[in-house]
Amino acid sequence: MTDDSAREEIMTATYEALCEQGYTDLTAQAIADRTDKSKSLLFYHYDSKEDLVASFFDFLLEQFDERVEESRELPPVERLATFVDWFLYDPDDAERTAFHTAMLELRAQAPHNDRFQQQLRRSDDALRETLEEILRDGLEAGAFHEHDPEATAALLIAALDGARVRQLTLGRDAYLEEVRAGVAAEVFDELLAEDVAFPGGGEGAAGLVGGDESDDGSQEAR
Amino acid sequence: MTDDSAREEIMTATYEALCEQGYTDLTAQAIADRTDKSKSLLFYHYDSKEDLVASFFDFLLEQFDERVEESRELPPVERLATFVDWFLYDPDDAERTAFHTAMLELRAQAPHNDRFQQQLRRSDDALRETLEEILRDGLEAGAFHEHDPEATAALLIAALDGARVRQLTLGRDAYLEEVRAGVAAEVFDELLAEDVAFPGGGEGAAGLVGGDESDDGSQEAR
Amino acid sequence: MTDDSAREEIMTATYEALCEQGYTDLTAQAIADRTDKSKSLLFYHYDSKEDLVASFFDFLLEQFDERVEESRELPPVERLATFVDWFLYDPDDAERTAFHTAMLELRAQAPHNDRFQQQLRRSDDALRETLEEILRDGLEAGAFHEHDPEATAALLIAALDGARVRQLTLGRDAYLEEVRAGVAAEVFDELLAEDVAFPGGGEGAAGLVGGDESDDGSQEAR
Amino acid sequence: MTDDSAREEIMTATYEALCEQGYTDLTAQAIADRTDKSKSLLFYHYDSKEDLVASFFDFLLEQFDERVEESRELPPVERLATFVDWFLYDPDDAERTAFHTAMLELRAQAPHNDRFQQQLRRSDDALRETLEEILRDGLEAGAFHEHDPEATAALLIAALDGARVRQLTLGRDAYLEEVRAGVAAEVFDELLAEDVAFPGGGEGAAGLVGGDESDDGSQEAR
DNA sequence: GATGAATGAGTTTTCATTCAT
DNA sequence: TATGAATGAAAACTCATTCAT
Repeated sequence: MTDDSAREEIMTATYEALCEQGYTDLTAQAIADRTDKSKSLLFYHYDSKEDLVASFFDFLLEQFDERVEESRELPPVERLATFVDWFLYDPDDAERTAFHTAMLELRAQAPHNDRFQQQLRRSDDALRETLEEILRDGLEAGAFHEHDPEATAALLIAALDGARVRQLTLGRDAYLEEVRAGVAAEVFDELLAEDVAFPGGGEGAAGLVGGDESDDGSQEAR
Repeated sequence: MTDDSAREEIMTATYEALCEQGYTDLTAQAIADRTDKSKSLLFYHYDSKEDLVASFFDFLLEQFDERVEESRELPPVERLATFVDWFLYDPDDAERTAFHTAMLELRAQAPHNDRFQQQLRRSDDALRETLEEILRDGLEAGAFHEHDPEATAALLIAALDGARVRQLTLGRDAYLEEVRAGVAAEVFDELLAEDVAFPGGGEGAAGLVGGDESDDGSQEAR
Repeated sequence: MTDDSAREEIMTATYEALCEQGYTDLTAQAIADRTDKSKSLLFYHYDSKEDLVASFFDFLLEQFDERVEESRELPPVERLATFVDWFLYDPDDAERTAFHTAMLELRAQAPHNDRFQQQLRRSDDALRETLEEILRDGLEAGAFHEHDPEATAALLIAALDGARVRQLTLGRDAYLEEVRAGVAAEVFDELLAEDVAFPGGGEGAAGLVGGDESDDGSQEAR
Repeated sequence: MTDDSAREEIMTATYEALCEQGYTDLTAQAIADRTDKSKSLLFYHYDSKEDLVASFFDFLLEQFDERVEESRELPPVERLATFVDWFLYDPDDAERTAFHTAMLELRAQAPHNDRFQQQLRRSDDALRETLEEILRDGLEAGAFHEHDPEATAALLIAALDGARVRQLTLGRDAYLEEVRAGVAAEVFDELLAEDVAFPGGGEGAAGLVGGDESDDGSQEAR
């Protein structure tokens, strides 16, 4: 077995362990148990557990960045819709839920872990640049009304991330749905030029204001 | 020492330990060290560390809820501004930063800890109800335009929480500032009836759309 | 059980483990096994294994220093004889052999362990000062011929220590015996004033020179 | 690479590792790191680490024995002086210090390692025989006064070894210097026939007795 | 000959928890 | 109430050794 396939196996096992048990219970043994290798091998491939976890964080962020990049060839409006979908994932999709849960755990360590914070910042840079690029491309293409891409990007990311965080921590789908509706309405009302349609979202005048959308029926919110 | 004062001392020590070292390094010893009592006493007052931490989480959430309640007697618009301020805290305020960091750590455990999730939901209920009440009161008072309070509350909370989470994890103040500006603009444009002023926020037509506000000069965003 | 008796038990167990297995195999487990306590208790009483071993070294050196001091009230010549006997111990005395073996092991670590070296130096200071005091007292009392106490002390200690080291490492008693004879002769010939007798040693004109003493019959030397 | 050159490379690497890190930290990896070969190769050439170290001890002792032999063609008095110099090495000579430090470490294992003790005895035999031969040759040549070569050899070796051991463990050069002076004086007074000069040492009436030599100015002794 | 990958047994250390006092 | 002493279980990490290639 090559070094690479072993490392890949370890990364996958770390992913599984993290999703199943959480960061606090992420032990070398828990990782090795999800491998057909021994615990000592982890330390053959990585200098320390800290090193392994940092590598895993890189591995996660790379996947994240790839996703963000993937849509590059789409036209701005579709690309924006894809971007939103990536954040407002389907909570019944176990795999994505697992991914975002693992991410949240590692992100929550960042205030106590400089290396993690550095890694997160690199990823945040890419994320913001991508969204700003989408917005600027849309402006140029005449699909969007005039606006400040930087401010819009920050606000949009905050709302999307907040919805996801609340869904993950509360187990309440309502945030995903209401933010999706709100963002769609917002985009529809404010961002899109009159003759442009936004795929996947609602079309009513929802948003921070506007009361005509129906209730969402989320499992247990409220 | 009475049972109550001992428990209070332990809660405070837990708070300090959690802020200084993070959840992962939160040991019984670390808590006892911030007390003038012994480690064994922790287990006299609490059945287990898990029990202690759950109690602490209640303690934290109570403080949170109190804050949310505090503004009850203000008129809706001021109350909304206070609400927003609570979320978009001053990142130079070490005490609040510590509070929110500790909270984030515990929230990130929720996907693996049902008890935590239950506690969080109770708190989320109170939070949403409060905001919806503010919005409904404002509607009644004629201070706000027509809108759906539930949807607006969810969207607003998501954006505010997202900004805070990103500030905490990235150490980037920009999110706080841009979301504050965006929310203020949104509220100004969409929510407030024409003759009502919103305290503390900007008044430009910022938000998801509208490009005329000046740059915010955040230290390192972008 | 008081802290002190536990610590004493640990020191004794360390002594036994060191004698039986040597420094290289001195593990926390090996120490705990010679105790009726658990391995974890070692780390309750000492910060680390290194700390424990350094404490043990202090413990050993204290015993050594006590021995050196013990003879304080004897007259110089008897005191010198006692001093020599302490070094040139009876190799059939298992307890003393164990003590010196343990000491040698720890001493051999000193070139790689500053703390050990510091401790050794303190002990060496005491040793030399004691011997010099004996020699000076003897000079004053007129029991010894004129000589340089410092030089004599260094030479004597080197010879005695060397004999002991070779006995321990080679298992050859001959060194102890021949150095005893040599030192006795030397002292007799050179150090003692004419009318003073030296207890315990030979009286012939042995030493670096002088061939009339009988063979010593050591088991296998030569 | 031939078997022999590989083994030689390993021996050299072991030497370096032992000098730099000490016996306790002498790992197969540490040895391999000082080689341009892999760790596994060590076990191709040696059955076990124990076997390797024993071989290394042979290797060391051979060097030692060679040194002792080297002087064979010199006349007795010069040969004795060379012998003394070999023991009372220059403590600023890093290479020799390293050699003697490594030796001391291995010697200190001997009480717990029969194989080591056997090896040491063989070397001790050679050493004593050599010194006795020197002394007998000197007697025959009329350079030395009458004395017992065996007793003198044992005494001299003990003093020289003791000085070296104390220098190595205490880092105190004084022992080397004072023993050198003492031995020189002793030899001058007692061993050398009247018309023979001893090279390299002092000529005063130093030794166990005789107070007229000047102080040695060692860095930190006393 | 030579090595990278792999591992089992063991090492030091940590920590929640218990208990006699 | 309060604690010092004690511990079992498990953590991260090490290391001599093996083996397929």
